[in-house]
Amino acid sequence: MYVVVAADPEGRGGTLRPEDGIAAHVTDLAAAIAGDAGEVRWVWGDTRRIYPGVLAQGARVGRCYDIALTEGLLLAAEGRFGEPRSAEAAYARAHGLPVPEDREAVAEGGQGLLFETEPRDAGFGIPEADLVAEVYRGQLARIAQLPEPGKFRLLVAAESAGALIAAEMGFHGMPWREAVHDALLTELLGPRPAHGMRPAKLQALADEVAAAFGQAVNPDSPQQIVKAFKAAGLTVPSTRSWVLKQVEHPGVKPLLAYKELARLYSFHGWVWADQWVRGDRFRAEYVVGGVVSGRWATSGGGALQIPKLMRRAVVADDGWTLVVADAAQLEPRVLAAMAQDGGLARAAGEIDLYAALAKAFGGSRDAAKIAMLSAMYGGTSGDAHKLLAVMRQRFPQAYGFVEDAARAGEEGHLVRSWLGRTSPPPSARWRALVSGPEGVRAARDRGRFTRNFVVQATAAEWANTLMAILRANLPDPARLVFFQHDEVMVHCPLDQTPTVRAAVATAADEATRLLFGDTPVRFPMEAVAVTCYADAK
DNA sequence: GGGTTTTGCGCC
DNA sequence: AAAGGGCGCAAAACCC
Repeated sequence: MYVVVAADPEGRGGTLRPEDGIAAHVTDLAAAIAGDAGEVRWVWGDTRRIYPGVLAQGARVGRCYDIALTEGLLLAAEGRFGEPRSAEAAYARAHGLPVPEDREAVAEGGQGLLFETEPRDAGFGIPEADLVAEVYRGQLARIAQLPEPGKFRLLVAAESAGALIAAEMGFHGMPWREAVHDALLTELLGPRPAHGMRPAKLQALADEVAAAFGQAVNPDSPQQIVKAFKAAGLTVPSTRSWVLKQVEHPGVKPLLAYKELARLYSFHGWVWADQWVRGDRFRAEYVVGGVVSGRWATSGGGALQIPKLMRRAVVADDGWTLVVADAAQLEPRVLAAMAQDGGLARAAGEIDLYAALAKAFGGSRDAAKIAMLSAMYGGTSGDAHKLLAVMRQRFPQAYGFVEDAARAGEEGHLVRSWLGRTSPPPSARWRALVSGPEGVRAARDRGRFTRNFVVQATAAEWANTLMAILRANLPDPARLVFFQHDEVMVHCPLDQTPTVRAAVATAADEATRLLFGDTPVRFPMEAVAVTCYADAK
């Protein structure tokens, strides 16, 4: 059963409208939703706008259908990339009315989304629930016109579940011990400095750098560093750390140490914690489908870039544990399953795919790994050519699959993931460039993008599907608290550990079956239970 | 002075 | 050894 939901802009109430029923206003939307026994798929315009309020009132949704996310997928599939995707915009397009721009949800320091100041009624003279219901029906009809509607419906379901999960992760937050984080920073940098001052250890390193060069140098300034090396008779093309590592000069060591610590200080230091951590919880803002490939992005807090070192601050509550699971070698397995390459699929039936491939590449696991990565990323340097020739000969289906994607991209065509996410079309700039002197380079650049798109986007689909299944199978009060491309974290009471680990394994199997049916490719998802995230690897 | 682009590097 | 896909973010660098 589908029920269409519209939330009142200012309060707890809203409108419910069964698929073929009459709209009814309710004064307590969360209570109405909580009364669902699990058979309802809630249809609404934008999870980010409605669900945080529902969560705040203690209710939880089983399944939803997110109009805006679906509209984005549909527009791309119809070759119309980047147009507004709100329910109002979809309605306007269908009726030939002026299309309102998307109003990006306004966020404030980890406190979730603020309500919009403008009224939701975009001037169409139709109640929101009716508008949503109409757009919903229209989307179902458009989906039915696609080449593979069944797969696309799965994509929509996984994407919508992702929106629920992202909101819940933001609501519950990932365990983050403020005291541990502060102690870690103090150990590495010295005590928290006064505003505008460098931490003691950073200042000491900066002084060392200046002393080594015999002049004042701002270690944060690439320009000044290059100049300082020049004055010392050394020419460096950039100040990237791998470049500096090859330079022999007493300033290099303190400079590299400075850069490493300065990054921790500015990205995940005290100021960051002030903004994003409260009550021993890190509340990030995830953007579901924020990457064109369908990967999640973040709009604040940098949740997808937490340095390994900082994971020491991620500690389960007393009596609870963190179940951390990541998919091993996800992308090559996805390629093997999509391309239906017999040889590669056989190797992908093993736990260590690269080891299983080693024999084909002269017995070297490293060579096998470089070959696979070069095929998926479009690598050309070093041994890549030689290894790709082996790949083409031994795994022709897999090789051909990514080559086809690359060629499509070079020719300006669109490519699609397994479930039907469509790559963006080439930009006007690209079209202009590709017929000019830099055309070959522009074409190859886009080829690398589309080559990777088909693999990365399908890997994201597998991960989203896994997470949707896992969420549905978790016992209460276990919660998904973190997700990073191919890795999930569940926070649960200690006694639920075996249940949660089993749920992860089941979800991986079910996701594989839902996407690829009866494939010999295995998708190992080993779950470990740890007290501290840093101990997970 | 303010807005935009570049640099460099963290994560997958 | 340093090439190849996707991001976000802070500070510097650049530009009006």
